[in-house]
Amino acid sequence: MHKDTPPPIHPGDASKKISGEPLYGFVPRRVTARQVQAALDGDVNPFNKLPHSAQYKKILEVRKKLPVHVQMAEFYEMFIKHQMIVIVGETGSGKTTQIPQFVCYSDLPHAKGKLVACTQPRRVAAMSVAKRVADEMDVTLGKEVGYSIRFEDMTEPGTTFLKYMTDGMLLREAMNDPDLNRYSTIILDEAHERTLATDILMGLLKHVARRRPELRLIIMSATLDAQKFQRYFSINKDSPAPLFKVPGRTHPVEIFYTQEPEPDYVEAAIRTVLMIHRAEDEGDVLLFLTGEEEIEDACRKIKIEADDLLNQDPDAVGPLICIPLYSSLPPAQQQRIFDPPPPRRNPDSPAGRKVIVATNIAETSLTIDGIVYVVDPGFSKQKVYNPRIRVESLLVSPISKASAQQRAGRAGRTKPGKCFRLYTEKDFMKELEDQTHPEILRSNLANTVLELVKLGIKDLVRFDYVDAPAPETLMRALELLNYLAALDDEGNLTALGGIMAEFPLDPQLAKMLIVSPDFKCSNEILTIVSMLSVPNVWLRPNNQRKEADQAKALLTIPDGDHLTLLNVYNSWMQNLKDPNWSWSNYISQRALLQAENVRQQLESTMVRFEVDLVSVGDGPKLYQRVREALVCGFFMQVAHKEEKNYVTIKDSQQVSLHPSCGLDTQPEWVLFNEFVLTTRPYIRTVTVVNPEWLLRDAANYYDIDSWKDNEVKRSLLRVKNKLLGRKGDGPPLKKKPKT
DNA sequence: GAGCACTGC
Repeated sequence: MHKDTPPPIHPGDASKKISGEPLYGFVPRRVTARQVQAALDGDVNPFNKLPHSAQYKKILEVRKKLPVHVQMAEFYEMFIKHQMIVIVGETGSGKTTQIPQFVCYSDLPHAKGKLVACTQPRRVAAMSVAKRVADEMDVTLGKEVGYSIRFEDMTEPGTTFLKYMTDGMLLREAMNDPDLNRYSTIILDEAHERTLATDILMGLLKHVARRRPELRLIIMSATLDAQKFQRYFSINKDSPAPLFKVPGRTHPVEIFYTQEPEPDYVEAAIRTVLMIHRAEDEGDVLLFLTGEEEIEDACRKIKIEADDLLNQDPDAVGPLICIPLYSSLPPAQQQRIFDPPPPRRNPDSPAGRKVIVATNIAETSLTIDGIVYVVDPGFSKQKVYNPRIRVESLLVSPISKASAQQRAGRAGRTKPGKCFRLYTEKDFMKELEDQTHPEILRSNLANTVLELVKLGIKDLVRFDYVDAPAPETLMRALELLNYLAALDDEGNLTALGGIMAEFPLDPQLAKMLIVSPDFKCSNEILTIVSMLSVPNVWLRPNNQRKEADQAKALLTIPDGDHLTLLNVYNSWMQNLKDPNWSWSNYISQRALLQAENVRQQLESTMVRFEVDLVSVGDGPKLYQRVREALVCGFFMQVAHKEEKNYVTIKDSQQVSLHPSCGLDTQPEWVLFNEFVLTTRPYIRTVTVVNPEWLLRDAANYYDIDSWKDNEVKRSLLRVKNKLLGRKGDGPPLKKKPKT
């Protein structure tokens, strides 16, 4: 289609606000660095024809000092010649802000109704980078430059030509436009993070690029795995995709290792922080630990020891504050990391020091300036997936070399720093993996497989993954989707599956939401699904556990935790006038507001696919229909009481009710939302179900005659026979016409 | 009788 060179831009076809066309002579994809430099230095903004502001010129001077700016000519030479490019650049190179702008000057998307997209793994990054780039380009955010993230579309169709967005958002768009025809160039940023969405997009875009020769693809990454991407995006085996390298702009960080392995990394970490405090020059400390409990504990201990030091010898050390940082902290408390260190006690005594004790959140999501010392024990909590028992769990595991490098880099943002690694150099070299395993190898892929099928991928096992997941993981996902009737026995998407994929939900939740109108309770299921999609709503402050548990008991519905969640949301809604309601009930206001947001989004998707929003009756009858609807999504997550404990059906896993469970008895059959493996295997968010519903609403799965003989099978057979007896000689179990 | 690494739709 675009075999011929498109016509250059000529004056006269644009606005008459100011005479002269800044992009005169620009030929799409033939644009040179000299032309762009001239346009940048011009007085008129080529994209909105307004005069450049004073602020623009000021920012332009700063931009020109970025490492990537010097390489503009090199970039255009490569961009003209190659369809796919890999860019590596460390922090501070300016690649995220500048490369998309370079591309715009070459693509001229505004002149042909196209867009340039740049993806980010995180929402805040998409927003803040878009804001910065809008300023740099001297345009209003949401007009020429915008962003698109869940719950917020800051773009204007027809006007926006540079769009920052989350990778998940672009993947969503691909589901309805598999060739992503709106985009002239797609830039995947932070590709080294290997999020699920980025990985799927890479596989997808590699093939879209074959179908659309005029599409340009840029993969941007931190240094370590560039070669992997170059090989993956090679045109043929012998010519890897070209590499464009941008130097970073950070300060050197000196690395120290321990001589011997540390048996207790938390203790060693605390000791190291105090050693820094006593012996090192002024500068803040960042300590990486694995989770909330560990962090709070370490903060307490560091504080006690530092106060001791100060009391013993007030002239030898300065005052110290210790600030915890993890994602479940309320935003106001997270802000404390930007507080200044405590002041000197008097002009001659040592400077104060700020110590931040953080999870991995400080490795990627949050950057803190002023850190000079990093303490890295070498561990983080990582998700692992066991396809055999279909369980995702969190395990404290050694980090990768790439992660260790990233952590060390946090010490060199404002001046030269030091990083203390609490492991030996030999262990770093020999024991640590190069890269953290990509998410696709560590996750339950039910959702991803449904997305891929919706994207038209026929053969999931042979899809061109950057790293292919274990076949068993794919099989488990296909099996689940087949039982949910999202896929037929040949693996084709069903009509139901097509709608399920449109909901930003796990397949089980999507399924039960879509069938819930049959049970006249979609309003209630919608609320429950929303509550299950947000973080835990229950607050339990350490010093008020008893009060919190009492408040929870008042909101508890004994038939099931799902009903309790429904009750919490409805009670909150009924008490909106009372601003203290959530607080006095030990409920997280933040989580409820999120649930409300999710609920609105899901409701609009329901409207789009004509899933009725109904609510009939109230009291026990309504609650029973809600529990029946739950079965339609979660019939595979059912446990049977045997002697003292529960056993999951089919997998025969021994499980216990989680202590947070609100059931007042131990019913024979329960359905659970999740299986968690902590100190013991637990099932969490649990509701009583009637075994007859299992046989009726999930007959395909409860094909019990073929099951191996055990207590679960015998119990279900008794239920089945009783049902048959009751129904006489009519058709035994009428399956509801739903799927 | 116990948690919740971190994202994203």
